[in-house]
Amino acid sequence: MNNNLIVITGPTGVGKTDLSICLADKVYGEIISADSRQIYRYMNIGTAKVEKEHIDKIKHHMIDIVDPNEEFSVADFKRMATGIIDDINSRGKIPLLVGGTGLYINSIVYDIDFTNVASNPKIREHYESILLEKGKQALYDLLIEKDFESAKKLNVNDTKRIIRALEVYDVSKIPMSKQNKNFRKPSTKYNLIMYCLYMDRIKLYERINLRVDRMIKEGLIEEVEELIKMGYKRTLNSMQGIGYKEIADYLDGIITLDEAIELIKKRTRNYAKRQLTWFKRDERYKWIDVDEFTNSMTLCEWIYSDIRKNLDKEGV
RNA sequence: GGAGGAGUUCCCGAGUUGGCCAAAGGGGACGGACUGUAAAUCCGUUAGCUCAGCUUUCACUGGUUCGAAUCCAGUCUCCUCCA
Repeated sequence: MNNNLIVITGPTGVGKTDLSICLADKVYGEIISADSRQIYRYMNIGTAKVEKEHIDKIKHHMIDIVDPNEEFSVADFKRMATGIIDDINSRGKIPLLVGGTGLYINSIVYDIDFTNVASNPKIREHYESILLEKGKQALYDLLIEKDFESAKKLNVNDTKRIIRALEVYDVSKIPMSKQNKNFRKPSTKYNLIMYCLYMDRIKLYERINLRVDRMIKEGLIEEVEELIKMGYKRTLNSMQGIGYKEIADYLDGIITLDEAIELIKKRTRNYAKRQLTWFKRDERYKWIDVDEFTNSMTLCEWIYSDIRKNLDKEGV
């Protein structure tokens, strides 16, 4: 059995989705979404989810798999996605991992072991309360005592990571810094063919701005209203996504609609930048300037032929 | 035409008993981190340079002074009020 895995990523708004559909069609592949927001049901417009007509044509995995109030973590992602990838390969088809969530992609393309220490709500609550009562420094001091190496790497203000490090230590008694030795070890499980799409920053930002305007026109506000009506609180992780929290603020009268829209645009731009930073670190990516192609068809054709050169066996 | 107020570094905006001001703070932008919340969370840079020092900045021109974003004079622009 072949073990091919095509990875397509890039900042939000570059056109990953369109390309992936075209490619999957040519290659007889199936798409595994690596997107931490599209996993949620009922969140379609704000997450720029693929249209239904495309889902009907090309098999998509890891989309609409949980309700907005369900917990979901990278570990879940890795477990599920790995199974799906293997299954696709075993059926002689080609898996395409497509999405912009860097950590999710890394969970697959690196040998990261997530099986050790699951999150533990009680321990987290315990440390949350310490944070609340005694402050950041006190929390950080605890980590210095328990896992000095990890503490050194973290900033006092990064309370989320500090709490996780404490949690790992308390549950396993092994410092996170030890457990995660050589964590950036590339996975050798797959024949990886990795692409990162990009374009001129100014153009990307323009596209992002336009896309946000379009989301509003297509009914993002109504979508958020609907979610709230369904009982999904804005404190939920799913509701913290860009576009959702701002519209919720607008609906609560905290900010105006214009302010909400501008905020969504800005945060999406910032997010795109963070994504780029993330992908830059992995040298296996082949970077594709989408503007070098006259249209999405020629882009798709080019990558298709490039993929054929690198596939295990004759794959297609 | 007359009276008053304002003009600060990419933007907003502090700073006017003259020195501790390349100039607070915020925003934006840029760079970076990232192992079970990751569209999250966090860090750094943001006048220039041959960078522990030097050079050019606080509308413009000139002046006072050892020294000015801060004081004075004139000019330009904007705002409010009176004609």
